[in-house]
Amino acid sequence: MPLTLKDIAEMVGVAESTVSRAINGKSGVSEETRKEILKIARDYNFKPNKLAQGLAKQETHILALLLPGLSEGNYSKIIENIEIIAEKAGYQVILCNTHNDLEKEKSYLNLLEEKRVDGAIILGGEIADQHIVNTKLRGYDNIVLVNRLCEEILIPTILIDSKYGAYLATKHLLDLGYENIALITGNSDDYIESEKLKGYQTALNEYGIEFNDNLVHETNGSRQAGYNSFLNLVDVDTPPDSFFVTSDLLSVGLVEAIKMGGYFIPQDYAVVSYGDTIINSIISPDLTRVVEPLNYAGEMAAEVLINLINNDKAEEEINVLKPKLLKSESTKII
Amino acid sequence: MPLTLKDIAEMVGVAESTVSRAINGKSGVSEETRKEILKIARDYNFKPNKLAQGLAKQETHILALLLPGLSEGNYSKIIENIEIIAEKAGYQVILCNTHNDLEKEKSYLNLLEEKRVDGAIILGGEIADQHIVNTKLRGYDNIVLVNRLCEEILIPTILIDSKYGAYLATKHLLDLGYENIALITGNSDDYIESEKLKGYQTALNEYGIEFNDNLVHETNGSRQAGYNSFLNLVDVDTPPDSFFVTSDLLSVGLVEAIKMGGYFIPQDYAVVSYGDTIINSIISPDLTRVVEPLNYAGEMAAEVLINLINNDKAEEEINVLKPKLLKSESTKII
DNA sequence: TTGTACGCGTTATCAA
DNA sequence: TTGATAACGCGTACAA
Repeated sequence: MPLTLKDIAEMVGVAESTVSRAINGKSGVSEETRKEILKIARDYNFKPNKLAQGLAKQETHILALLLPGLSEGNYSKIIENIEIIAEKAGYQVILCNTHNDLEKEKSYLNLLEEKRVDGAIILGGEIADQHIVNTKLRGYDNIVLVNRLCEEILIPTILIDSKYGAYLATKHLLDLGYENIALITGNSDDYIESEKLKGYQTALNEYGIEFNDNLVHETNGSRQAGYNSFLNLVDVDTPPDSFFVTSDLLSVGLVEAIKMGGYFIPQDYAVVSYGDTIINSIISPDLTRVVEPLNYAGEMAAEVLINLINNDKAEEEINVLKPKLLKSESTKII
Repeated sequence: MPLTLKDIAEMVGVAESTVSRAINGKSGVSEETRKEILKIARDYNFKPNKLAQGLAKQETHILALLLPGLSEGNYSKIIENIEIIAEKAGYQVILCNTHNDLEKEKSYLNLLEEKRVDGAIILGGEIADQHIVNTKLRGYDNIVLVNRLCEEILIPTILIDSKYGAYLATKHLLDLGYENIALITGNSDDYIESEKLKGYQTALNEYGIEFNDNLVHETNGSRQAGYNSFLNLVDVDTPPDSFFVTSDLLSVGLVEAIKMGGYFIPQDYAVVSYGDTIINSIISPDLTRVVEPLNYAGEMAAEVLINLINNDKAEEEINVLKPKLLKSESTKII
């Protein structure tokens, strides 16, 4: 139904190749015929078939974006920026929700081998990575990892240094003079969460304050867990004077519990949260928190991948991005 | 580098067409040769080139998903479910973030004409739709609209009836005996918001309660606006006894203001919110709210589109999905 | 400047 | 059951 190069060629009375050259702005066509061709192309709304183009040029200009899920994670900023950069460079992004299922991840990686996409960005997810290694070993190495580490082989990677983020948060509280800083974290099996614990410890060490296991509360990350944490933590020998909470939902619960107990933030307890989600921003008082350069991470991922595709040379670098501390009311000394 | 049908054909010593038949499980191949071919295909990890397949079969098995943005809207559930259904049916989903830019939307629709995608789902966005009409008129009619209305031409559409949702909320309050129900909405230029106002009025009408303009507060939808609304609304001649709030952020602010004033929910004021976001679920007390069938809307969109593609017949239906009322603590009579 | 001819990898038709 | 051959729509090297 739609027009093809051939159709236009017939209408103008030239060869297909001439039409192709004219439309692609390549040299070797007289201004006259070019004009004529472009006019017809425009009039009839000609659109080159990308499939055929891809087949001929051996490229699809499509990227695969593998991620464990949309709702749960706070990936929207990363995704959005990947898409922006990709679009600017003329690439489309295919959404590949793995639901944290390794088999799905494997099957999505097939998109690479089926030549359906030019490259893939893998966002988070489990650590198992044999299939990634295999894919790459078979010669499909336009792969970039974000917030995920491949241990067996060197793959361009973008990491956000959550250990450093936790360090910043803890240091901030220490600088303000707090000494009994409670840590409320999510599941310690989670790599990211365990990194945050390390950052917390590093800061304590630096200030010569002994690590107190009783001040660390590992939870399932829910709001209720945050609430309960407060009740449990204030009931120990050395009650905390401040809190570092590693996620927004936990903070909601904690703040609620503190208020419910009749205490004030930061007068009675200082609180530092983690993450730049909408949730953190609606808690009252406005929380001091660690914010991650998610936008930048997304941009970078897309740029690195597109570079990889175009230069065909693997710049096997691990890029570590640093979070920042956003100081606000919950740690302000009044 | 990767294997092609031709390669396998040479290795086995048969024609390409035979290999193709064998691999696609089509009849016309002896069990013997089929086995041989499949073995080699597996051993060498053969993956058919989807580009070539698409070119030959005139289909890409890719859908375009146009949306105004990821972070802002509450679209993740819809998106996630579109992807799930699409994947099950063997389709991939391309993410097309229009950033509410009509030009971008237009250019993304080109994906259809470039034969790069088999169909498109358009999620929300502005109402201007001339380009959609044009695209469809040119014969590319595998288009489905979600939460967006095209007035000039009939296109398969999935709508969530927010007017009905608002009606439910208001009716619930009326049933509980409240008579001075304040309405806090977002911008009335927004189609959805204006629909909610209508639903509110319909319920009042039904219960013979006169519409009082002073009880309606139009805002910019921010948390601060929700907070201010309370301060303004309690200061009128006939102060409200309850609130219907059309968005989560507004509810956060409102609830905050109510508590700050020393009042209790629902003892002093009943509150009904709108939406099933994480935000609504972390407000304390747990809010009675209108929840929309977002998951279902996503599934339906994908199903309708894939049907459209396969049957090539436009089932020109407008599907209207009804929200439900989730009753909770903020309207409980204690 | 223009046209011819072939390749990209697959599917499908028609003979053999 | 097989194989040759022509599409699918475009890019490109080479020749004219």
